[in-house]
Amino acid sequence: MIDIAFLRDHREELASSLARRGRDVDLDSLAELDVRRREVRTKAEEIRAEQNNVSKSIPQLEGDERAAAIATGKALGEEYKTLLAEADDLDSRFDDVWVRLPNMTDPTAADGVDEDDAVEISRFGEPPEFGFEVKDHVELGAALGIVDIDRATKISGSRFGMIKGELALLEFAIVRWAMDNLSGHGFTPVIPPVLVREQALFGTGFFPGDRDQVYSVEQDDLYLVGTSEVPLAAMHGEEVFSEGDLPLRYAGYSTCFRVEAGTYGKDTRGMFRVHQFDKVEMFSFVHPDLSVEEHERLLEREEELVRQLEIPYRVVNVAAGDLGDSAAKKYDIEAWFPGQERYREITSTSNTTDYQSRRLRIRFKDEDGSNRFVHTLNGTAVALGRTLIALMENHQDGEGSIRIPKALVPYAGFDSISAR
RNA sequence: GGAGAGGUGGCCGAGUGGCCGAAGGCGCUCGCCUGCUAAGCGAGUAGGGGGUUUAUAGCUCCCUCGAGGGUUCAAAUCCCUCCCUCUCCGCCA
Repeated sequence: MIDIAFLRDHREELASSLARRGRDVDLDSLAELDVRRREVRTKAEEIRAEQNNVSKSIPQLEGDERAAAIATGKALGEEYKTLLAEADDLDSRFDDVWVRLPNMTDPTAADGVDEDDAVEISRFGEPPEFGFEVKDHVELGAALGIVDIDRATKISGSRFGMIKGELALLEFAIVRWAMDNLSGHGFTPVIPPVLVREQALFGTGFFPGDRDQVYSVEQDDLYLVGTSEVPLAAMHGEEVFSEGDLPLRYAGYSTCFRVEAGTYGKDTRGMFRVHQFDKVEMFSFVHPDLSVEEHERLLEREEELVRQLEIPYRVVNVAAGDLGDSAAKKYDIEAWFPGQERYREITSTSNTTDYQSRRLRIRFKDEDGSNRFVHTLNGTAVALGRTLIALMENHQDGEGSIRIPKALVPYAGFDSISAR
């Protein structure tokens, strides 16, 4: 949710922000509705004030005067109720639109509307030259007995994978390695709940817009999160920090559940796009003046991790129209996937400015003593499914074995995965 | 799954129809006092929305005692619905 001041005082800025995202919103009639709702509410409040005055005088009155005052109060009460209902109705009509508007777009976000418009800003490493026929993770995994797509499909349907043996151990190694790295940089490790209330999803901006991407557990009115960003952000809902508490940085580990509606026929092979995967996610709460800097810092953390995995990648500045609703700006890291012969997203970091904090009411008291919304940011440290795939495919040898990057060897306890 | 208790300001906690946005305490802020610290004394200290204002400050109005609705001239207080939290028993990794 964005600051309503943009509609009232900076409408041009809001209009161009929406235009850059390819969103068409009738701001003039929205502004008109905003004026009208305030007029009606002001009127209602005036009547209410009058009624309050009458009510206050009643205990001192007697006889006819008292009876007359009661009658006046009653009439004012009726009038107030009518006006209030009208004001509430106008409010909810306004809010329905307002809550769905995406965050203000950062001026430095790339132009364009879709994935292809992302602008590459840096590159690390080169796609490896293999002197043999490259296998993708499905073939490698099946041959080594460490990925079983068929049996996962048997028990759960399409878009599920099963990670076994040394690859499962490698996942735990990566999680621990990432957590060690991040705690060294001031991130507090967290294992949050993955089932959350509706409010947490609304507050982080996934609801109402992306409702169809979220699994729900009807029995208890809970929802399975698609990322630990949701519990990490929402855990400080309604809180007011003192300035010295900031920044707050967390590294959340969780399983992530995604419906992947509307992706039929896309990335159907293997476990590149699945309904369930594990992820270590960074999340920061910062002073509004420092979020741009923090965003760069999260990107640095992501890059360092991918570099240590010895995987070639590039960083892109995501196009305005391809940002999620809550992000003002987003960087994706795209790793080289030899099996697909192209760069694909493995991490993503967003500056969501005050979009989530306004919805979740997460504030801090600044030096003047006034409460202000913090800025929130998130970034993938490691998304296990895709990271494992990238690792397998980039570090394969001609024999079908997989080399473990140096940084992980102490955590994994082995330096390659080979056929027995 | 069964039974019970409860949601009031940053925290604790009083408050069963008007003088209550709310006693008292703690915490915090400022000042005084004091070799230092502590103690003591005094004052201040909830949030949101609207109006006024270039904007702040100030002034002013409205709302908020979990949420929504109802009764009443008037609700923290009475009634209804919902949400949330806690305790005990059962079951359970």
